[in-house]
Amino acid sequence: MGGPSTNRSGAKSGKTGSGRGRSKKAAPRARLPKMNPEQADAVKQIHGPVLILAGAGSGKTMVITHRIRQMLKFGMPPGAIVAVTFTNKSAREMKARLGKMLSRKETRGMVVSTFHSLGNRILQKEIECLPGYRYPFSILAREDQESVLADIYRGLKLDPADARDSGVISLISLCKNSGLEPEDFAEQRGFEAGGDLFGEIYRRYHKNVHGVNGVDFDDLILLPQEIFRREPEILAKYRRKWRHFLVDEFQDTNPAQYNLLLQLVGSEKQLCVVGDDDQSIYGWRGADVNIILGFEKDFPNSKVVRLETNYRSTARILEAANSVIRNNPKRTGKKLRPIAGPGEMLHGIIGADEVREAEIVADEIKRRVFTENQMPGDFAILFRTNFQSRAFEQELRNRNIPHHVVGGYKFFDRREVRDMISYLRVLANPRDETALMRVINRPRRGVGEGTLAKISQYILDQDEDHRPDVYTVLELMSETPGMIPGVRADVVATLYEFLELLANYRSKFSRATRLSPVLNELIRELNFEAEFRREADNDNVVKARMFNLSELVNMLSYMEDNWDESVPPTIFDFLARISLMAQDQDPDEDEQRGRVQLLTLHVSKGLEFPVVFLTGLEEGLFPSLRSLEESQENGFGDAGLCEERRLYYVGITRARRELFLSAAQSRRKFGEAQIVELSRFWDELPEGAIDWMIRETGATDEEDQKNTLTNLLDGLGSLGESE
DNA sequence: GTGCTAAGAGTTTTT
DNA sequence: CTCTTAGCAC
Repeated sequence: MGGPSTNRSGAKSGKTGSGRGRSKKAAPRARLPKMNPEQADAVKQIHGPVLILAGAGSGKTMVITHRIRQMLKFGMPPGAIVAVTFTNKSAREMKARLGKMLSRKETRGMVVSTFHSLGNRILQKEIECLPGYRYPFSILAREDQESVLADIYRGLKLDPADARDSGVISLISLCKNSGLEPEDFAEQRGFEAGGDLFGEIYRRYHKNVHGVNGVDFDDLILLPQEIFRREPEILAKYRRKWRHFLVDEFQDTNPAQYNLLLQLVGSEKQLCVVGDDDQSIYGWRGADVNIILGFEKDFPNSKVVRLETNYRSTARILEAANSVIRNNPKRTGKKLRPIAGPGEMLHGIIGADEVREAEIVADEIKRRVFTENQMPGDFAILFRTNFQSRAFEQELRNRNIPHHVVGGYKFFDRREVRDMISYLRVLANPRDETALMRVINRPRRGVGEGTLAKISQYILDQDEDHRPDVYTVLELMSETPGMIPGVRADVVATLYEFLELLANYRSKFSRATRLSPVLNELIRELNFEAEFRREADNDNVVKARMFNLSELVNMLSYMEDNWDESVPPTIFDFLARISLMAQDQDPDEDEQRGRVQLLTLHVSKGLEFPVVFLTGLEEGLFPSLRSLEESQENGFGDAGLCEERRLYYVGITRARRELFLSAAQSRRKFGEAQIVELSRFWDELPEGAIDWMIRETGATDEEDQKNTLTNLLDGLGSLGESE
């Protein structure tokens, strides 16, 4: 299956309904008997440095996997090959593709992972050479970062509540990812009075995270670099082992990741990067398009291959895509060439409000599913922001159309799941204070805020240089009653029991051959069920929560069953996997197929669907208000708008056969309807490309009134000005 | 220390 | 509109 000469047309056959086109019209995608010259050229370039500029739908994944096969054929050992992707999903997919093409033996030792997993892999082995870090370290999630920050705010006499939404965490992350010192970063960002304060917060943040033996996501990229700088022989070891690098979605690389890559690649430059500057949509996370644009400068003798033939979409869809992206300056300037015929026109929908928009979309899907026999899985509804999914979910549910929201509410954000994970974190790393604090009174054991405050105060009262960590204090307390005045004896006794429980399970976990039964036992011993009963008035809620916990056990068990390393997995391995999995767990991917997919534009990158609904094309929503403001503010021209446009381009190019574009005339914001303007992006489509399906105008009565009122006021306003 | 009610606040995108 | 939090009674 999928040999070198049987090109599978390069389109991904991933999780969506693609390839199951049981619909009446044949998909436009052409099946090539063999690779086209550009693709063949790309596959041949097994020595770096190579830059493959791969337009959307140009058979990128196929080229990558075949290139790897080619490398193996020429005797490169699999263990020397490292393929880096941006998301776990694409890492999984690449593994699956390689697995089909190659035997297990042929791929043994090959690394296919995300940047973050790669960093984690290095840290697991090497972190102890950095002072103050020990092996099972904790990977801090967003919530943990917030609580670290809240502590700092308290210390600085700022409102700890601001630690939540002040965007400081994003700033810290952006700063780390840009590879800048906080001072330089502050200067570059043009902070005025706040500059020093930010530096101070940043410094304390790093110190505190380090203090709990924790690393945040960005540290997974940064700390390996520090190790390599301090210990050149460790770097040399990795360079001997890993000699060929391949990076997918290179346009999403940020400076920190690029630097790590440069370190690892060294002077041999056995590096192949694949990407599309037009699909760079993670600038807000530090990704820098200039890295891909400047690749040829950084690697002067690099070979450049462009893949511009598109096997995915109809000519009309590609015309729209080309017409839109042409508005961006600063590109490598690719143009997608269709293989397929013109196909249908683009369909336009304008609903009176967001509910009408959703109704029209859902009706159209319903009609096609029930009368034209199309599969629900052939449809995708894309939107800019997560909250837009609600209306669509509701309308699909009303019509009994199976659907699935990709990456919406997250399993790992559930409170009970986070509680259980916190237990595991404390067991793996007793210094993990955020986890310890979270778990200390869960389920409720009568250790309240008062007690915790006293403990914190006790720690603060100790000499700065040898402050004990919370865990140590708890141990001391339970040995010496009355150590902290005001903490009742029965509370001390409870804490003692709590510590015993932890000690007990720590040894159980370290002795057990399988971890999942122990986790199950822990859940039962903690008696979460009783806790849930007490909290919830609804039996289903209790069941759902228990189900989530058992799902966690299942995940662990599944991991143990599919572990391909010589040493069995530890709790830490499980935790690391969970943290890195973050967003994209689809435990039952097969089951999701055959459902209408609802997803954000960002999540949609790399996927394709026969029929795409690109929704919410309204000014301020898409392009988003923030991006527009940013563009104006910082004098960097219209960088924000350009990124939104690339996002638009990504959305358009997801469609294989048909593309619907939609907007609402008015949209409720916090429950209040507001008239919105059509997005400027409508105007960037080719002239006459749209076949209007529905174009509702006046909306409901009350909205109509508002509308006329606004017009009236506008009129008065301009009259006044002209006077 | 826990549980209820009322008021308030907030939606970009994610490894 | 929905979710979180502050304040008060037990």
